[in-house]
Amino acid sequence: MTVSSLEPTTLKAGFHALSDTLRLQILELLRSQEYCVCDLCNLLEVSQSKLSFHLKTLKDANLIQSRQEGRWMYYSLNLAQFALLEQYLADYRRFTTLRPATPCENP
Amino acid sequence: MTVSSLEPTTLKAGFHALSDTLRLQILELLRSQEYCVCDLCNLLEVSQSKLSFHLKTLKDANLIQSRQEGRWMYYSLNLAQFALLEQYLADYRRFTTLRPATPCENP
DNA sequence: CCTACCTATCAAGTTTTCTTGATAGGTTTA
DNA sequence: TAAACCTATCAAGAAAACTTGATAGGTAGG
Repeated sequence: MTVSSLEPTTLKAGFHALSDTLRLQILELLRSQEYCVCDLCNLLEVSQSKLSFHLKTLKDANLIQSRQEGRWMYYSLNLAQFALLEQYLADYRRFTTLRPATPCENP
Repeated sequence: MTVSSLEPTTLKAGFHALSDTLRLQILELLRSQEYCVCDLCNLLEVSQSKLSFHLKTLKDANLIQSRQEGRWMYYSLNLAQFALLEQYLADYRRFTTLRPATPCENP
C-alpha cells in the first residue's frame, strides 16, 4: 500500500485514534511488549469496558492487532500502519512548495 | 524541540487536527501555496464561519500559521510541526521491541 | 466619516465521541 | 456440567466537537 493510495478515511481513522491520551498510553505500553486486556486494565487503572472501547478504536484504525490465546486476548502494535501515517506526514515535508499567496481577487 | 519533549497535549491536539476530512483538504490546498480565508471558502465551498472554526483548530495545533495583510488573513503550513509528529511516529518504528506477552498472572 | 469588505467570535442547536454499569459469549477449571 | 474467568458489546447518559446564523472588530475605499 502506497501513501498516494491512502483513503482519507484511513487517515481520519488513524489520526483520530492517535488523538486521545489514554490511547496514546496504551500504545506506549505496547511498545515494550504484547499485553492482554486485564494487564492493561491494571497498568492503566481503567475499567475493562472503557479499555475495550479504546482498543477497538485502535484496532479499527489498524494501529494494533489482536491474538487470542485461551480466554486471553493479546494486543500488539501494527507498525506497518504507523509507517503509513508517518509517510503521509513525511510527504508534506518532501513535496510541499511554500509559495506566497497569489493576491486574492476580491475587491 | 525534540520528540522526547513532546507533551501528550501537543500530540493529542496535532493528531486531532489531522482527523477531519475538511481539515485534511485545507492542508492539501496549502501544500501548493498560501491562501486567504475567502479563497479557501470558494475552493472548498464551505461557509466562512465553518472555515474559521477549522482554521483555528489547525492553528491551535500549530500545523498552520497566519499572516495578516490589509484585511486579508493568509494561512500557510507550518512544516516544522508536521516534522514533529512525523518523528513521533517514526520513533515507533525505530524504538519498538515486539516482544510476545509474558503470560498473564491471572488464575 | 461612512460604507463595504474580510475575518473571528459567539450562542444555540446538532452530531459525534466517550463513559458507565450491566449483560452475554466463549474458554478453562473443578 | 457447573462455576469462574476474560473480554466484547449494548443501552443510556455525559461530554466534547461540530454546524449554523448572527454579530462585532478591524481595514480599505469613496
